[in-house]
Amino acid sequence: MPPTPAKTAKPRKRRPALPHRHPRRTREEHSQEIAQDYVEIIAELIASTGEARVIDIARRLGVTHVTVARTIQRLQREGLVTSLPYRSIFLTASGSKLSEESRTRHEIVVEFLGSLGVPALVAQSDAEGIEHHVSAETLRAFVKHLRRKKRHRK
Amino acid sequence: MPPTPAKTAKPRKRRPALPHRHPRRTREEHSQEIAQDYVEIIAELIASTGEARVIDIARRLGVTHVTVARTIQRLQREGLVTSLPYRSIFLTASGSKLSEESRTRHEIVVEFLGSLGVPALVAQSDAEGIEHHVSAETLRAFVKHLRRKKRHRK
DNA sequence: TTAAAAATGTAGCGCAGGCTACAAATTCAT
DNA sequence: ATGAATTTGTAGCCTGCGCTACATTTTTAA
Repeated sequence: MPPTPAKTAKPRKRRPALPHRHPRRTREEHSQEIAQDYVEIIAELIASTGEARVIDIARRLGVTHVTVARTIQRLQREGLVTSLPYRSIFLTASGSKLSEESRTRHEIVVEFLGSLGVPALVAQSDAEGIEHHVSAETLRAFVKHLRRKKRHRK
Repeated sequence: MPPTPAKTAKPRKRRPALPHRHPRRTREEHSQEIAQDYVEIIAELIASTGEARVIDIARRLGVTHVTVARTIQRLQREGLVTSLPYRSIFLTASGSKLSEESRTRHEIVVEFLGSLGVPALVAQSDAEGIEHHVSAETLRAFVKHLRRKKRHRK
């Protein structure tokens, strides 16, 4: 016999749906976060070592070079980077733009957390996750808070 | 002939690896975030309507019931919820615990953003993303900031 | 110059989270 | 009580991000 359901939950009674409280981040948003991480790292690598190699990105992210290679292919599809076989990776104009925006946001978040007394290492680490979820409004609020702080300190 | 690589990037010169700056959140962390969202929503639904149905969760998240059903299966595997065919969903002890922790963290983040002057709706929405990336340290800093604010207001 | 080492590429697998389409069960209203 | 509406389940597809294993290319060092 098919497993008799009941036994635990009472039969249902429909209730009116509640309003959406979660305008959930979609799968695309998630890959967008990853894209931002990549272009940020690529920009950093170019600035600090002169070039962005797959292996270096992989080491930064703690993933294998295979994962990086495939993601780079995607970013190339999306017009954020260019790459040629066995050569280093470059940012396109839009990739560069994105990397700068991300970097700025990242720095603001780090500085903001620091201003709250969060230890530098923690601030750095938390910012990695938080920066992708800070709206323009909230970012403005962070900046305002930082300015307030600085004014007081003078 | 195979596409001649060069032409853009100069041949490489190895550089010493930089320190990991990104202790990247892994795939597991991502599904953990989703798990938290689910148990939070399930707790809310039970509290407000008396039961948590797949369809209601789906509406909240803006995904199809199929996605929810499959995720519920995973959460069941992980011991966070129980469910029987065609019945509503329940939290296990550990699911309940997780939901309360998430709820608390969520509320702190919302209140904190509010205290910075972020409009309620934006605070609510940003908190959804941010809450999963706030370490215990940073959360404490938020609480401290809130207490400071409240003291001043008196 | 040539062999070893390092980096990159490619094939192929697993899992999670999306989906549509369709079947089955449950609830609701007549 | 029975038929329609709603909800749930299942099959099967896609994509993204992990991985290992192995082939190829490039760099480095003897």
